[in-house]
Amino acid sequence: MTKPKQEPLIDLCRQRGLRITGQRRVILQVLDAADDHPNVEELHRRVGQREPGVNIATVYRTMNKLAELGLIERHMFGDGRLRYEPAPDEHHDHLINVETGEVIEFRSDEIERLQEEIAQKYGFEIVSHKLELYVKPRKTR
Amino acid sequence: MTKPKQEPLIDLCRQRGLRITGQRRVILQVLDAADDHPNVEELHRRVGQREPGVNIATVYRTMNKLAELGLIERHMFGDGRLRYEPAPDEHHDHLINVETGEVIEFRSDEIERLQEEIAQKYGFEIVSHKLELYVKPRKTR
DNA sequence: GTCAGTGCAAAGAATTTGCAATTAG
DNA sequence: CTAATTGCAAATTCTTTGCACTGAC
Repeated sequence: MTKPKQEPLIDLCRQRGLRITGQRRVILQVLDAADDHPNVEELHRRVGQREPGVNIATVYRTMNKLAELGLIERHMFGDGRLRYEPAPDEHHDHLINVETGEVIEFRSDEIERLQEEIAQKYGFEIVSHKLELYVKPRKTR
Repeated sequence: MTKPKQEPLIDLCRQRGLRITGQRRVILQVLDAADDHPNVEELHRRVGQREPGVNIATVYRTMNKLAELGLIERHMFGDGRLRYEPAPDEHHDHLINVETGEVIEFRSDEIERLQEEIAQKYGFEIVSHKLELYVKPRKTR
């Protein structure tokens, strides 16, 4: 959805000096191909389709490493499991359909601005933020 | 902070037909007295000060029951543990100081309105939402 | 060659659950 | 009386870790 073409993760990893192993290559491909917000179990499943035998601990470790480097973003939506998405060029927020679990990305410059204002009012600066709208389809009568 | 006097939880529980046991009474007192967002371990600690011997499983079960009934709200801030606050009369959002862990409540009608607008634009209605600003003290100068 | 990365199984951390005993209503 | 609640320990679920081995650079 909000997914402009950008440099593949594998190149970013090389730049940062990570070793490109077979397992890692597949994990990065899966991440690049994802346009949703999979959790580790789902990632592991997708990796397994391309290359069986990759241990889930490796997926966990890779995600942690990528998150440390800021190459992916971690989320915790309603279900209590970590989910990931390749770091977007521009920040966006999430709208979660509670009936289907579907996640839609959106962005509101106006809300971004108001957030800054609020933080400032309290004497802080924003490190990061998270706005999640849990929604259901509108009954159009 | 944003904590207008309201009906004690114990009365709300009676109205909903929950049995008031000794353990539950203490837990509810602790919740009523809290003006922060404690996790279960912290609640259990506070309960233990008033009445030793209450099992932490009881605290978990009670919090789940209260949340089901909408008498308290669950949050998951940065640290991956569930936290609770008595359900406020009016919705508010949170500003979390990442350096101290302190949580400040705030409300912006304008942001609320923009959220509605966005949900509507996508054809949804909001079930609930969560806005969290992770902040740090502003370096003045 | 060296050290980051991996698999595996075991450990952790947070939360839930089965069950027998207790107790509020 | 009896169905809800509790304590306790065991089970679940998700994630991390120790360690010996492998392989990228």
